[in-house]
Amino acid sequence: MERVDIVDVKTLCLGILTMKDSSGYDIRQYFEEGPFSHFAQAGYGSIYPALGKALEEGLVTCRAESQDGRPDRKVYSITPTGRLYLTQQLHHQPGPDKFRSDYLVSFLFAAHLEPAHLRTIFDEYQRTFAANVDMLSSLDSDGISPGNAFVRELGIVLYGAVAEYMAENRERFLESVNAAAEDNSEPRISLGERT
Amino acid sequence: MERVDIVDVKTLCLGILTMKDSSGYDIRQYFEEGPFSHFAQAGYGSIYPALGKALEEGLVTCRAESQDGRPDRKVYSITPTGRLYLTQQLHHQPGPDKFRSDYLVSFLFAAHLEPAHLRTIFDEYQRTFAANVDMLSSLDSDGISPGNAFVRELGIVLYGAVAEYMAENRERFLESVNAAAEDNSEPRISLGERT
DNA sequence: GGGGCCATGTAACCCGTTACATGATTGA
DNA sequence: TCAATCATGTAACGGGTTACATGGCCCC
Repeated sequence: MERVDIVDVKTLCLGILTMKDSSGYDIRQYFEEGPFSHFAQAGYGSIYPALGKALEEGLVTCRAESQDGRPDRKVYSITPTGRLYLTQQLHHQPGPDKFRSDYLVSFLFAAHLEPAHLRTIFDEYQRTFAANVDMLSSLDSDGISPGNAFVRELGIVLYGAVAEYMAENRERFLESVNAAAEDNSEPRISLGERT
Repeated sequence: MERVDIVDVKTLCLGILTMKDSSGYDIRQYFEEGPFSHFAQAGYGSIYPALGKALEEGLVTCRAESQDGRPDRKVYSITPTGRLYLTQQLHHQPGPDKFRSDYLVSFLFAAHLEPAHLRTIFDEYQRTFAANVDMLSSLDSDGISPGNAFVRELGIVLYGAVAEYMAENRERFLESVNAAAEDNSEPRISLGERT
């Protein structure tokens, strides 16, 4: 049970393949706007090599599907070996969450921002949260696993709470930043030590 | 206003230095358990080189402080050039949030987990959220900037909402995973297409 | 005709993490 | 005496992102 990052793209792909046979292109879509999109992201540049490596290692099989009027698809399926590998990865001790937000950094240092810019990115950020709630809510819940339902609802709760908080505090926040800027042409801000 | 990741360690360090002159060691502590810890992380391996580079570029100055009975500290201060650089960085269009969670991946694929392991990591994860709420609540709010107060409260709201959701749904979730496992020895799970 | 979508892949690059290296002091 | 904290740094490694490369079809 050593601490290993289980969220590498290969493992994620295997997990997806337990749900549905998919091509690399399909998998990209799931990352883009599926039930994982809020806690895992990956681009073609990591998905295709990951699938290739999984194929080499016998974790997946691959069949070419020709379509009329569209390029061929390579559809991958997980093998018993792949399932075993996934299960083992999943039983490692999960590492801590990693969250990075340019927006929150901008809000933190709002004192250094032009009011118009702050307002723009504030509204933009709020919209992304509302959009995420809508996206997750729009997904069909029929026949999904308890795990899938749980993380989906958790996402809705999380995004909803933040969207609501932002809506309720918009005016107060934007005005307090302006007020502080008027007081201090040279802003001197405390970090807020622990009590 | 091109899309640039403003959350590089150098910019983050400059932001911190607008609040308080600090050493590399201090800055590490802020990332570890300060008001940024929930949306930005960095280790010594990125902080020290970042400060060195900022020094080269004239964005910060550095003075050595000898202490009795402890190693010398290098205390950095931001320069006017540094403030200008920070302001410019902050006016770039923020990139989208990046969130990665091994735990949520594990919950998503809970069907592949031993019940005992699932329970363990579930409780562990819930505790981290409760701990984050406590940590953010324990910070002294006197004299902090509106931006700092805003992101702090947002963090409390976010972590609180998730912790509450997890507490309320713990039994239901763990049992539904077990129930599903009994139905399907070979789990066949739907991705949940969009409606 | 052009833009957008489907579809697969490679290569370079960047950045951050991890591990390594050093060393003094304090408290258990 | 041993672990932990304070304190600064370097070097290798790894992984993911970005950009590049290719090509056909469909709709406006």
